[in-house]
Amino acid sequence: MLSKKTKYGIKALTFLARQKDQTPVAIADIAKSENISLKFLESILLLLRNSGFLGAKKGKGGGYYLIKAPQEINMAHVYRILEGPIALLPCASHNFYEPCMDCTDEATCAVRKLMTEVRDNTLMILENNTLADIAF
Amino acid sequence: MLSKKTKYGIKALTFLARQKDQTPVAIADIAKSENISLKFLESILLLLRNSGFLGAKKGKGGGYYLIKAPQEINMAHVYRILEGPIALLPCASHNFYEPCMDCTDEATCAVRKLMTEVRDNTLMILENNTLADIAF
DNA sequence: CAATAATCTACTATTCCTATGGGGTAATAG
DNA sequence: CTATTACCCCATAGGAATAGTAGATTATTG
Repeated sequence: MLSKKTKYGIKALTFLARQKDQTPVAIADIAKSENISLKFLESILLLLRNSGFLGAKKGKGGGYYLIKAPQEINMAHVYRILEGPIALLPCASHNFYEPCMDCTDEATCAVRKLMTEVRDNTLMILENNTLADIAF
Repeated sequence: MLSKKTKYGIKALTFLARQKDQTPVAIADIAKSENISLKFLESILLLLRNSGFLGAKKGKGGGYYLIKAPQEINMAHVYRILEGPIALLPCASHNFYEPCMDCTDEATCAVRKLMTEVRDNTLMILENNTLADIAF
């Protein structure tokens, strides 16, 4: 199951992508429009900014804005930042690989076999979708 | 991320599928071979039995055994019993559907759009895999 | 410069779920 | 009858997710 963090993060990105111009939008405006806890959203947007997706402007008239065009924002990248690994098992992950402690032989592990297949497919979908694809 | 419950459950099913004959196998034997906490595995096997995947026999020489042939066991079915919804969001699930409290319009929700696509694909993979496919 | 609006940072509380273990009961085989 | 094994109920440690509180910092506006 997707965490609310990821859900809210994608919703916020979508909201920003749908803006007419790319002038900063205050956190409070996004939170109100998307029904998200203000302080929770605050930390999420900060993460997205530190990850290079958003720019921020302080003071009056400030807020967050997209740095790149929605067509340039890869959802697999977003997912990894917000949610973490795409794979359902550490041993089936590329970017977050970890061996299982209980597994004696990775090569014959049926769970790993199945989850690797799921992972490959999910990754393909996320990589083929940009923010523009899902926002419009 | 997959819970250990699901991981262990599938491992146990695989172990049973790989047995030469279908005589009962004691929980302790499975737990030892797959490095699973005995008591935890106990509850998982009980669930799989109550869900119609396994049969059980008490007393000396007792244990668990597959009721159906591995070719007949659908991994999507197994996944739903052990892990729950296949969809990453309740609003993108068929069998466990629930609307989002924060969402004003499901039709234009970008997160739902993306997660529905992921769900459809994952479901297809799980449904096209039987226990026999991953065990052998 | 002063006031204001907004982001940033850190700490805390709570709730929920996962994973595991203890101990006892019921059935079955020899 | 006895040993073995599944079955059942309950307790709990630990961690993650979610959200709130308090305040510092920075930039803009007048």
